[in-house]
Amino acid sequence: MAKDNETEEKILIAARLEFQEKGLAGARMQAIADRAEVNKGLLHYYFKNKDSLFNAIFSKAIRQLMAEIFPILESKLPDYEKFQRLAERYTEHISKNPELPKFVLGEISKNPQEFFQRFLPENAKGAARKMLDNQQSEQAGQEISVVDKQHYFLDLISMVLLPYIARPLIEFFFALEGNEFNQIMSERKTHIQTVMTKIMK
Amino acid sequence: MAKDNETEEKILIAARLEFQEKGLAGARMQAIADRAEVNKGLLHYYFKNKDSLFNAIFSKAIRQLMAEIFPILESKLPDYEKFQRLAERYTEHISKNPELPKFVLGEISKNPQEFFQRFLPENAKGAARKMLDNQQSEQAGQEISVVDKQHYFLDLISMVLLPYIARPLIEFFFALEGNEFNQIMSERKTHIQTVMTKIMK
DNA sequence: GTCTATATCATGATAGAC
DNA sequence: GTCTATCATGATATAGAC
Repeated sequence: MAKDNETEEKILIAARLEFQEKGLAGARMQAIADRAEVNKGLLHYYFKNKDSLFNAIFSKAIRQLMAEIFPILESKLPDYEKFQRLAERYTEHISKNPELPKFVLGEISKNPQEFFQRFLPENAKGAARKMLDNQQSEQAGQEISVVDKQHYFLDLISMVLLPYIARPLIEFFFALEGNEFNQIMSERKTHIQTVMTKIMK
Repeated sequence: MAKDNETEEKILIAARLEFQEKGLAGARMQAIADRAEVNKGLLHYYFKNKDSLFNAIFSKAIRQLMAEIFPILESKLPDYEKFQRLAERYTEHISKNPELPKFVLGEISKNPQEFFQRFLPENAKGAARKMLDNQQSEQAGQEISVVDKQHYFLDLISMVLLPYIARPLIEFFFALEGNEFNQIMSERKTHIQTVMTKIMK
């Protein structure tokens, strides 16, 4: 029936909010039902149990978090361009999904090995290292060493992700109100690109 | 008796490990007792309940995370020196307490306002902003604007903290084994200082 | 598909013997 | 101070009426 998708969709949206806020262990099925404005029993009609509902949410989230990085890393762009593109695209992507990094990193660290084998293909292991390797040494003038590139990559994702992970604390210690946090974040795309340029000099 | 402190100490250590790994909601009193190798009933002899045990752990953690930042921000050093000092001291501090940022930030984001009023004095609000304000404009040559300083401060704590928060994911995608993560982190103090110099140019 | 009632289970907490 | 046994609660999960 028509109601099918509608109800399931409401549940998925509510579950995402609840899991993002409280984590798997802290989330309550009753709270999800309340947010979705459906009966608690319905959750079990659409999803086998809490775990499978969580999986539906989490697997999508982890894919979203990775999906923007890998195509750029895999591309044949020169290193400098890669990092500029990453800065641009990833800041945009995260600003539209600001809860993603906190959620995914928080849950992964509670049980890393389980999450890796449940949500990531075995061949994903070491993928970033391979992509940062100096495969195209025919490239122009100054090469960047692999070790340096590792650090630059860490610098980049750090500057993009951490403010969202530490958002409440930043808002508190900077006494940010209303939309101020988002304003600062909107400046960050340009800022981080500038920084990356300076760093790689 | 002599056993007092010893047992309580074992419980505190075990509780810290369990809470850091699983968070407040995910931690189990039985697991804490097992780690401490004491009977579960003893937890309630030394601490009223799970919440008060958590408070003992968390309040210390949040103080540790802040204690290194504020003395430096409050000092009368020129801006450039402040950031260099922060890079040096904070990387060292975090490398000795690598679980701290993940734990504190993770728990705070589950219920920000509650944590702030329970663990931070009201006058702490906006403290960082005040300290970054251009109070000593008598200072040498080039001033840094307050807005820029906010970004530099975010850059700095991002580069220091995020690798530890994302550690499992980084180890996975870079296929790091054994001590490799710590080796990379040991290079970071110098790296971040270099980066901050370039950025503030 | 939706709802109510209830079974089952896990876990935090307590009481009391030693 | 330490241990065992037990309780009480709250949350997930199921059965079955509508």
